[in-house]
Amino acid sequence: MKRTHYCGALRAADAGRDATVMGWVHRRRDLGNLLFLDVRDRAGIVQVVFNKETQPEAHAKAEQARSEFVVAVEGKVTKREKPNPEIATGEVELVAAKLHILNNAKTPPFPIEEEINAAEETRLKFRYLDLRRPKPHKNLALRHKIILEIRKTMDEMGFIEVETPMLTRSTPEGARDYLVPSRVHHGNFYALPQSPQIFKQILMIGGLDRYFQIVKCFRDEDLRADRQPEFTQLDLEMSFPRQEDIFNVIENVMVRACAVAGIEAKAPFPHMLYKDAIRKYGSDKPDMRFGMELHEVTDCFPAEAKEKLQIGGSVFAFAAPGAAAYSRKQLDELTEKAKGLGARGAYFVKLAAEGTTSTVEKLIGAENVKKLAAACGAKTGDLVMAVSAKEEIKGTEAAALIAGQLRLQLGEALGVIDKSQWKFLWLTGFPLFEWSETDKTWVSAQHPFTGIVDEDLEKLETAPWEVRSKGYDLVLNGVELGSGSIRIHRQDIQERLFRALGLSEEQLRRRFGFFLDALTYGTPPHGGIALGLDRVTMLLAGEKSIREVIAFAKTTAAVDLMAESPSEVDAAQLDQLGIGVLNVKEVACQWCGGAWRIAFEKLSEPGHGPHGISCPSGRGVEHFPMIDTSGIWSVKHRSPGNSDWLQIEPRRTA
RNA sequence: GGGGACGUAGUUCAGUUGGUUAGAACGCUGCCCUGUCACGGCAGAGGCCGCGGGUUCGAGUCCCGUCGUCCCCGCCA
Repeated sequence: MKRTHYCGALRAADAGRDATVMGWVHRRRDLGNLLFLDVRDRAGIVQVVFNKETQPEAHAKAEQARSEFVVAVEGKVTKREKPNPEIATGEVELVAAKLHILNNAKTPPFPIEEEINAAEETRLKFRYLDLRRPKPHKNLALRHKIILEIRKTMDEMGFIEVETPMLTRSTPEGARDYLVPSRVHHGNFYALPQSPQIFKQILMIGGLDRYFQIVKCFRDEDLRADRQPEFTQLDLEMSFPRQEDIFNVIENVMVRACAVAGIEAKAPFPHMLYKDAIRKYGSDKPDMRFGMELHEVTDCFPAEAKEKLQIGGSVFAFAAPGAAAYSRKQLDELTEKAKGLGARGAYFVKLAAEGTTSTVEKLIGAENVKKLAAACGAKTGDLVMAVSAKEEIKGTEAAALIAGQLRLQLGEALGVIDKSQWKFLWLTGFPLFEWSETDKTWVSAQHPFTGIVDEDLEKLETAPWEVRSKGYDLVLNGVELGSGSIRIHRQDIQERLFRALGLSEEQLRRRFGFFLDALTYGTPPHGGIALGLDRVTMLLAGEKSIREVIAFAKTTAAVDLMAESPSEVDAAQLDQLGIGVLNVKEVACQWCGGAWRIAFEKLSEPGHGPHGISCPSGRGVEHFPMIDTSGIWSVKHRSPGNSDWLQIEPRRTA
């Protein structure tokens, strides 16, 4: 039996032909002696009619068919007397001669329909059923077309796709690595690549001149709607480039990728300096589809007002068009939101038709209220929202960043974002370093191979915060699509940078020795960029989450609900790798409140644990981590003169 | 790690100030039906109210904890 047509492909022109279609039973309408099956495949749905009088055998089988049964139908394509304009095959139907039930199916947990409102949890668990819907098909097909077009475009521009290792070495900076234990070298680990960064630079040293790769990258960080632990990049690198050469390549790629999705994008894309993006939009990925630009209004707040309001840094404001009618409750919600984002406070000016009012008029005076509104270009009917920061953190515009998030939220709520726009933007002029509060040191703002603006080189050791990088980001509609840079190609400068980052000679040799060596053998100037293709596809598909354009996505807890990964593995597998799993538990002491992080090798060994630790409360008690037969964790105490064990309930600690 | 929302039938949801036997729609099962196309009609099955404690004479409802999903902050060179 050979399939002759896709269900969804039958048209009036096929009328009179014999056809064999194969697919899933989408719906059954049983009228007694007349029975209809809608049969569905990738291409669409066709109605099949079974008549008990003319084809009793086929009809009898069709009575057995249920939703999602897999069937083959042999029959004649027939023009309908009453066409159904709702479906593409509506002018015809297949008059069944024979029905083969190829497979049964359990009743699906949710209907396989165009519009679904099943919980995402259920959809992910039964992804194979979710994938039968037209929308996921469409998204995956679009993804395929985009990637195909990108490969074509890159090839036409002389780029060569080269594969780089998935089992590579851990690089200490950046995101957490996914580690893969080595069976041959116990205690040693490969890391899955966060990006092929060093390899692609080495390909340039290898004279490849123009490299690209559509490649999976892995980062073990918390997930978001636009972040998965494994994601796909268009990674590229070129030798002897000017910045605009790389921009041209990406603009070419993006214009053609957009065209595939039926979207017209115009190159060249506009440029913006990082510091302008922060000050005007409060973001390093500004959404240019709407205005509501930020303005610094710090000088509208006199010293005494600042003191009273406990404003430690700058104040940024923007005008929300048509929001003057916002209620007290809505303003309170906005204030709470601002505080939740780390603001000291939020202040409002309402430009209502009947007059201008402000929540801070008494504190800053009518003149300053006017000045504030004017600075934002507010018109009658607008609401001006100003946000202050608690304190100014070195070199950052904390208030601007908070205002930027509120700008986005209000812009969305007020419906002023033109969703038909496709606003690409190049961001340049990034600082090379940023201050890490956690590490109390300067760290690379991008990655440590990012080129340094030539005239800033001398400040590398003296004024690192002033050094600008040769990095750039591509932003579309407020989403960061990718980032790249002209790289450092001189070994001496690369080494100076590593030192400025605080790496010792020994660390440097151990981690990057091979790369520094490679740099000494005639490295051409080179640079590149990587684009997140999941995000590109998400935007071009009009989706709000990259999970919608990834066939098998993970939840925010990095779990694959269908495959049930991650999972435990057999002890034998661990043995081969020389790995044991420690059960680590944190328990608190009721005397000192201290949190003890305790590792047991096996949960099944009651009473097994490290030796007692004396309690820092000075009460002379000792902590004994214990585990009982039912696997309950506790810390037990023994104090002098008290032979009884005191059990402490485990509790969560900060 | 922190904040927020949600968790009740296979699915999507409702469930009053805590009060008898927890409802609806769709789906599912059986029967009837020859032009339906979200077919229709009749009958029926289906519930650890996420899980564990607590308060109470009594908990889907209140409290505490926990697990899961989603969104955000941190994090993501």
